[in-house]
Amino acid sequence: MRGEYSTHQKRELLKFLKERNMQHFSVDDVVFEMQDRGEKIGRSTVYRYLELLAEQGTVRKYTGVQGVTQYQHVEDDSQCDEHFHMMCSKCGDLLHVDCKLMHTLCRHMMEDHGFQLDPRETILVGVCARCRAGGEGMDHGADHA
Amino acid sequence: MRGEYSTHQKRELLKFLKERNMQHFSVDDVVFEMQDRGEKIGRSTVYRYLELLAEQGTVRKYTGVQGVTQYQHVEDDSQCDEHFHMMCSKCGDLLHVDCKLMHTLCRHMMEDHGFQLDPRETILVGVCARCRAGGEGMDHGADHA
DNA sequence: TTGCGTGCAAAGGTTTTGCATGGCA
DNA sequence: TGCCATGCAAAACCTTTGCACGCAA
Repeated sequence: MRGEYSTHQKRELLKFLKERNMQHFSVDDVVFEMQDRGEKIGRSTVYRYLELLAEQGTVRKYTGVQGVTQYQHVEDDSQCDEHFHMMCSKCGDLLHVDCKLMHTLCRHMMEDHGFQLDPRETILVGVCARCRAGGEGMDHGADHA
Repeated sequence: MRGEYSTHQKRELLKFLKERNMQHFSVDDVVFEMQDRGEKIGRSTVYRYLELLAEQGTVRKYTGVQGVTQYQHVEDDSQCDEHFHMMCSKCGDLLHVDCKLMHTLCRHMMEDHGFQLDPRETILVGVCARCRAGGEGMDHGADHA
C-alpha cells in the first residue's frame, strides 16, 4: 500500500509543508528550496508525494499561471468551506478571503441558480492591492491588450 | 501587420466560432471538428489565430482541467463585466450568472479587501443543477477522495 | 510582386511513467 | 527478507517557434 513507510524525503517534505502551511508553491519551489537546504530529493518524488497527500486531502492542487500546478498544504481545512481564494493575475499570489459575503454567495448560488459552489476549488481572479499600487510582480502578466 | 488577410482557414475557424458562440472548447476540439468536416487546418494555425482573436478581445482563454487551455468566443462582451462564469466540475459546462450579487461582490472586494476582481477571468467552480440531480457528466471528475 | 498566412517539424516546458536500486519494517 | 520508496531517464502532453512554401491583395 502506498504511503506506508516513513522516509527521510517524506519527513523533509512534510517539514517544508508545515513551515508553509496555507501558502502556495510549485514543485520547482520545493526542489530548489530543498537544494538550498542541502537536502536531496528527486523531482518525481515531490510530484508523487504531493499527489498522494492531495488524495488524502492535506494538500490542494490548483492550476496556476501558465498551467503550472500550484500546491497548498492545509493543516485544518474545516474553515476553508467558509472562505474563498483569490489569485492575483499580476504577481500570482494566492490570498484568502474570510468574509461573510462568501457565505451569502454560496447560499444564493444554490437557492437561486441551483449551482452548488465549491469554495475549495473556486479561485477569484483579479489584481491585488499591492500590484494595483504599481508594486511588485508587474513584470508578469498583461498577456492581453 | 498581423490579421490582415482573409484566408480559407480563418473563414472556417470564424464559422466554427460563431456556431459555438459563448461555448467553450479546446484546440483539439477545433482540429477534430475541422477534420470531420473535411476542412484542412493545422494545429499551429488554430493556436495562432485564437491567440490573435484573444488579443483582439473576441475570444477568451481559460486554463481548464489538467492545464488544457479552453477558448470561448464572445460576440458581444459588453455584458460580461456584469456577470460571472461558473464551471461545473462534473460535466465541464461553462455557464453564465447574471446576477446583481456579482456586482455587489466586485464592489465589496475592492472596497473592503483592496482586490480588483476581474469578472472576465474569474470562474466559479461547483456542480451544476443537472449533475447534482445525477444527470450526465458524472463520469468526469472526482479526482480527489 | 510583396509579405502575411500556413503547415510541418522541432523545440520548449511541465508532468507522468518504467525500471533498477535503495531503504524501511 | 519483502516490498515500498526513490531517482534517473525517457516518454507523454500541451504549446510555442523556426522556416520554407503558398496564397491574398
